[in-house]
Amino acid sequence: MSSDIPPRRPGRPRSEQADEAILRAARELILEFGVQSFSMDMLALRAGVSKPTIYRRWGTKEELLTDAIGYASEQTVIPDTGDALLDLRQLLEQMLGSLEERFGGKIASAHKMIAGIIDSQQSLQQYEENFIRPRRKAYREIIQRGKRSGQIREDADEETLIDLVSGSYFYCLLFKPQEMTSGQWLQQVWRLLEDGIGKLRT
Amino acid sequence: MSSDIPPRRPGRPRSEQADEAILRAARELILEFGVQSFSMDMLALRAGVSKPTIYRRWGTKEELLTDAIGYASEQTVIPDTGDALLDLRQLLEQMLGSLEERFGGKIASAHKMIAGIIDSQQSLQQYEENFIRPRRKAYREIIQRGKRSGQIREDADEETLIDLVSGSYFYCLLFKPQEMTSGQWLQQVWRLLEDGIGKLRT
Amino acid sequence: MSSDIPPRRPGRPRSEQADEAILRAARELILEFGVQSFSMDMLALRAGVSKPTIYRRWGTKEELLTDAIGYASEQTVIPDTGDALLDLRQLLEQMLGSLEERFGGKIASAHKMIAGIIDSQQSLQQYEENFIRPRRKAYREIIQRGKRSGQIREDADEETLIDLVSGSYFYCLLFKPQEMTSGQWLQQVWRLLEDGIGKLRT
Amino acid sequence: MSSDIPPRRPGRPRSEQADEAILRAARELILEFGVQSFSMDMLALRAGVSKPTIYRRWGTKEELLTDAIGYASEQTVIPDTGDALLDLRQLLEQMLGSLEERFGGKIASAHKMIAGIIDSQQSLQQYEENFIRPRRKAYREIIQRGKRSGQIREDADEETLIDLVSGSYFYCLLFKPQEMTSGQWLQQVWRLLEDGIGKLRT
DNA sequence: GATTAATCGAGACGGTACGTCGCGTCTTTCG
DNA sequence: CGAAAGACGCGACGTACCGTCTCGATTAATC
Repeated sequence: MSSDIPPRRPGRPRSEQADEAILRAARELILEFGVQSFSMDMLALRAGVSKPTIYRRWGTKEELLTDAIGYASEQTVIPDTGDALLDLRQLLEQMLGSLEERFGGKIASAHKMIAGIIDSQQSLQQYEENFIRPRRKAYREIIQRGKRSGQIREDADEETLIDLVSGSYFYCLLFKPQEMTSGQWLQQVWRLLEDGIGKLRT
Repeated sequence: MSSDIPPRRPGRPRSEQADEAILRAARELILEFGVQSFSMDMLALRAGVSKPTIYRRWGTKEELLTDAIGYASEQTVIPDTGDALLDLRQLLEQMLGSLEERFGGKIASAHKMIAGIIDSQQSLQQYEENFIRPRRKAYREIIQRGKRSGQIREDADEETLIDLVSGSYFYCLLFKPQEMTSGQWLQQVWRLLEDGIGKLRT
Repeated sequence: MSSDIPPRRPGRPRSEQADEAILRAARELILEFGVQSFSMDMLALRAGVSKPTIYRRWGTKEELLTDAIGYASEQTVIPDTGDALLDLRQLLEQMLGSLEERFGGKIASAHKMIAGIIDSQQSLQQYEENFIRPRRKAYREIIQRGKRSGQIREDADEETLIDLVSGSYFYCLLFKPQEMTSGQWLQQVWRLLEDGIGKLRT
Repeated sequence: MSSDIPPRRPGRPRSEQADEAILRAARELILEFGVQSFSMDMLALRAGVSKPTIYRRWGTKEELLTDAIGYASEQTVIPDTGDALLDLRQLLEQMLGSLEERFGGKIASAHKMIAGIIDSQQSLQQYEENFIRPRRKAYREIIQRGKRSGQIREDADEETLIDLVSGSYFYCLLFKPQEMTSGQWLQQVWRLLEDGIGKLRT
């Protein structure tokens, strides 16, 4: 019931059609020509929009790309099947699927984007807020459910666990992308994490 | 008498000072401004060298960056203290040290380096061959010793374990660099990996 | 009861404050930045008025400039001291004074004004009608009085004489403004004109 | 024999073809579309030259226009017929002819250019140096010859005389361009100047 | 010792993209 | 209806970068 969302600035409101047209065109161009060949002039042409209209919304090509490829408006659906492992798998598949959808199946070319994001402290921070943080929140919830259901030890450190899973996710995305899609990756990671590496285990 | 010395082309030989000056300047610029803002004109200026002199040596900005960042000549020393955890820690410290040495001690700007590596497919591949692969070999050896000494379960999958450790290493380097130096990070990762997350454990 | 008041269109009447604010701001901006750098956006900002409010009154930047610079309401007082030279001097001082009054006393920036006038064909024409023409009429009267009083030869061509005086007036205003204020300028012009340049004269 | 002209800066020298192509294209475009519609992009296209190549030579559209229309490289040929009046006429015809040639006969559109020049103090100064000053030098020489030949009084002030002629030249160019071409203008100016306006003359 | 061939610095060049500004119009909401 | 606010299409501006090129000046190895 808290309706403090629409302060309604004076003046002509920004066209939502423009927003959509720009983002749609941006994604098309990225898929067609790649991130490196992506140009704002071409984008304006394709979106049927003037350059100032783009720059009113995004201050920089970089910011636009981050939004277009990313992850900003991506709504995270936290799966809840009752099985923590299954939930985790579905969450990761969601992320992979999103990547594939955006990049037209060529996950291998994701690294260009990632590099662009990492390079600027600002982009990195924005990425952290818009993508990383909600994912970690989702992870955390799944882990907590896993603890309650007994699949995960009560005293396992959640943050460290998330670091391990997310980290290896990105790492494998970069260095062995072809193994990511098969689903084997998560299987093995989970098994190792579940059992632990300690000898006493058996 | 097969002389390894190249056929010695006629004409003025290339200045070796130029090579060094270019690479040094390139590394400085990457650290100062990031890969995305890196420009060949600025490089020429900083290195006190003309652009053709650069392009005579590297055909492309990308090739140059690959070499400048490149870990081609990096040698890996595999620690052997008898304690797998300690070995692992030392190996990771070696990696951090290499970063620091190469780029002047500021781990906080590690993301610029990583971005530089990721940015070019070529660079990424070379990095994989010259840096990642030997490190993984070192990891593998440490893990195997750990298995023999009883610190690590025999049936823990080595590659997956390496993925987890290396992955979270880079991940944390990017998103929580301040926690990396303290050493806490490895401690917690190790503990979680050792115990596993499975409930049955206790 | 035929009321001269206009039909009183329905709706909110136009703000007269706006008219004044716009014209005043326009003159300020012309003096500060020159005609070429004059922009409608800056004008709206400076006048505290929205752009449509300006365009409701003037259809075009050019029309507005014409009005802002415009000497529409200028009234000419023809001096009559009995001495044609003195009259002429007073008329010229009147013109200088008008410039000063309208644009804040800085004759040095007269060239900005003149540029403004010349810039638009429309403005130039209006200036010609409202300012130049009455001044020429005044000149003509003074000259004719000069002829009657014997200061000026009967057969000197009036229009050519006016061209010479007015022309060099503007010319010197542009290229040697500092000599204008001293009064020397008119003195020398008059002397030369009086004596003529022909050798036979002496 | 003083050959201190060619300091020969290092680096690739600027292409003289480019200089010519740019100026030629600029004049074409001005004649075809007018000064207002003149654009640097179109110029680059027409001249077969890149924009930076233009901006290396002229810092601003304004400067380029000043050079293209003007007057910079205009070599002043000082006529010498033995008759000062004739010389003067020829000099002025030279100036008018140059205008006509550059503007394709439409002298009336010269005022746009002049306004542009006048507006910026810098342009005005450049114009003064490159166009005004050499013309005044030419005037001065003609006047001095006229004095020697007896056509002009010895004690007539040269600068004032030049002010009068040049001033009325520009004035008539602006306010009665159609009367300029006929040649009547100079005739009348000269007669008035020769005889003077003083009554004692007869 | 002269010639030759590759190098060097400096910097101009074509092409292409960037991000900004200006004009005149359009679209809101508030008086 | 007018006004303030501001977004919009169009198009130009001046700058940065890349990789190539053209100069004159070095600098060895070869003749």
